[in-house]
Amino acid sequence: MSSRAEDTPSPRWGTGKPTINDVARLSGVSKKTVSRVINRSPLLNEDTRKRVLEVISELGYVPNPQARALALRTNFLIGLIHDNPNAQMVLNVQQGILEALQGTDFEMIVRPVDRGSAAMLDDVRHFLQRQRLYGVILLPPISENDALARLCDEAGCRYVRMGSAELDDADHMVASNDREAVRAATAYLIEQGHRSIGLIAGPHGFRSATERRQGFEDALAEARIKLPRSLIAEGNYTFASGLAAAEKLLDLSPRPTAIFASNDEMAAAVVHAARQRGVDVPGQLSVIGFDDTPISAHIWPPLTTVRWPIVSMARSAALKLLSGIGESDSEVAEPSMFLSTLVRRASVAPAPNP
Amino acid sequence: MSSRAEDTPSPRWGTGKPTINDVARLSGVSKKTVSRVINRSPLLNEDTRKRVLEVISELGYVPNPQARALALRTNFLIGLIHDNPNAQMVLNVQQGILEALQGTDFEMIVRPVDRGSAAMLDDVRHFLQRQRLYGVILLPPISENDALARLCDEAGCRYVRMGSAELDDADHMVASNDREAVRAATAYLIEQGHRSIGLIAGPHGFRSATERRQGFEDALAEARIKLPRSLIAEGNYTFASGLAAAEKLLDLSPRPTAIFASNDEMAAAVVHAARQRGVDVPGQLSVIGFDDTPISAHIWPPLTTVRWPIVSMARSAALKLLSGIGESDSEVAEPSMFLSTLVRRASVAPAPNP
DNA sequence: TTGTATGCGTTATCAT
DNA sequence: ATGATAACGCATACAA
Repeated sequence: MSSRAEDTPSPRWGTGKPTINDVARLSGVSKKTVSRVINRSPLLNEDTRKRVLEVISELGYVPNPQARALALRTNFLIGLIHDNPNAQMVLNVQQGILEALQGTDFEMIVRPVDRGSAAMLDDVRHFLQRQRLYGVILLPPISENDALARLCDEAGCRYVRMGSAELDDADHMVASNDREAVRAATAYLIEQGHRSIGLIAGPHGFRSATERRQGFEDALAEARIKLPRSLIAEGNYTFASGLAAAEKLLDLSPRPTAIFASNDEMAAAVVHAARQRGVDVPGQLSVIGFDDTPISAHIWPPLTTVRWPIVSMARSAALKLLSGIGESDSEVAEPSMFLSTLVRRASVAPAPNP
Repeated sequence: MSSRAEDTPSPRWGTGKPTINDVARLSGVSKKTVSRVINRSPLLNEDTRKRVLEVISELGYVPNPQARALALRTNFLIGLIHDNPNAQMVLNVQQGILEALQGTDFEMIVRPVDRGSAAMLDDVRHFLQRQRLYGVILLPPISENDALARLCDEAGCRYVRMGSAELDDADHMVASNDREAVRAATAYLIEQGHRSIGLIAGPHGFRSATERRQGFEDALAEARIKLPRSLIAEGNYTFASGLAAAEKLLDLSPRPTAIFASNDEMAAAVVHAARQRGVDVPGQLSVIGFDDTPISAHIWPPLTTVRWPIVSMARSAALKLLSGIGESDSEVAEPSMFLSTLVRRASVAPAPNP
């Protein structure tokens, strides 16, 4: 069937799109001048620029990204490197990045990695060196890996890390202040009269987990409430682990009257476990989560939770990467810190009278 | 600070990675021969091939994708084009695609589009023409747009459409048989003694919606059960729309004893609405959803639902795109149809005695 | 089976 | 302010 020459796949695109040569010829200037127009060179005669621009739009010319990438030794791609946090978060981040890339020549390329794999760093190194990405955005928890950030730098690749606390200098970081947000959430429980409050912490080694835990402890310390170790259970941000942790806490006697779970999925598990054993939420147990993922509003009762502005953070991260590209006016520095807020729904009630 | 020349951004990658020239020189052959080795040309002396391969691994040489893209007029990128279905689904698809791309030179590039936007087709056309993608995978519901598929073809871009029914010929499609799966799910409700079963249909114009509705009707017809129009409500696959539809059905008198919702999110809304008005699930109301998203297992009661093998489908779609690339042995045609299965959990019980 | 010369579309150098 | 010419790294036609 196939009559392909020798050994290579047949190209499927050959058909003529106008190139920079066509533009140059038709506008009577050199390629380089056209190139200057494209790249917004400041040293250009206004007349020539206008003339070239006219020809460009007339021809519908668009510069070829492949050729640019070859010549510039940099692709017009922004990479998203992440290791499997929850789906909603990854998608929100993608949305934010794409909002920032809207209208630019950049595209987004997604790269999941396997934290834990020994080859992870090498994989990423090769990925960066081969694809010549313009820059990458690192999602938590992998963004907390300092070796990875160093690697990006060494590979000559810009990077911005997203996280739950200041992980890097302002140019390389976008963060939410989880600690303060959780402190406020816990203070809200205390306001409602709760004194025995359980914590489902995130997995060991996660910055977000320690930040949220510290915020929790801050609030209790402020109110001079003792925190016995038994009121702390650890999960790994999954529903299943939340279920196990919740059961441990609900088995306590006296039972805590409130539980803060370090993310929504584990908070949903708390509600699930409570219902299974007939403990009314929020009548007998108040619950607060973290993330404000859709699930939090969809379960019963709707979950009080901490909303962090993940889409804005991602957009800002991408803009940080691109800063220095566009029109150099309107270059306002992108913010690095984002505040999370408490979303009050139905899963919290005043503490029951003993 | 910066001493950049004239008008262009400074390249950040310049540092010497070995090129095909280095390999050629060191192994004493021509560039073309090295190229042949890279592209697995069949007509090659085994000795030369081995020698070249040695030099390649010695140098750690990796071909530059940008240069290849320019020469071949095709990028080594697989695009994922989608318009905002639910997060879990998009992420599952990404996972499947990436599994297929594992170990190849291909990367995945994600492109959300705005169905409904008048400029959508033009946007995609420009995207394809500029990026010179090797191929794209179209996600439902945008995959149902025939004009889009035609456009891909015209742009010279391979494509595979994912969907709920046969949308295209086998080379360009990967589908699940939603109709049969829903028929079976509904039959299960009928087996449990239910005779008054409500349907929350998907949005008008979605192939998945009509397929699922037809499956529902098939089962009722088989059992010779009449389906009054009042037992059909329409949603748009969102929780909110499911809530509205559920309220309409639960207001009916007599109330249906079971509801099939065309996706999990709407099914979760049914459970939510039922709880709000004190209707016990599954005691007084059985519920079945579709998708087997995580939410279905996490709410209370855990949802009986239809699981479709979305990850496998996406993997298969990507492999279809790549077929003809790798070692030409082991070229088994990728399947085009995937069967969905019923996952029985706690949201279904025998119909209550009237 | 292998090599030579040339093209892919853009940017960089160094002139003028 | 602009242009001629050489990269960029690989693939292809054609020759040997």
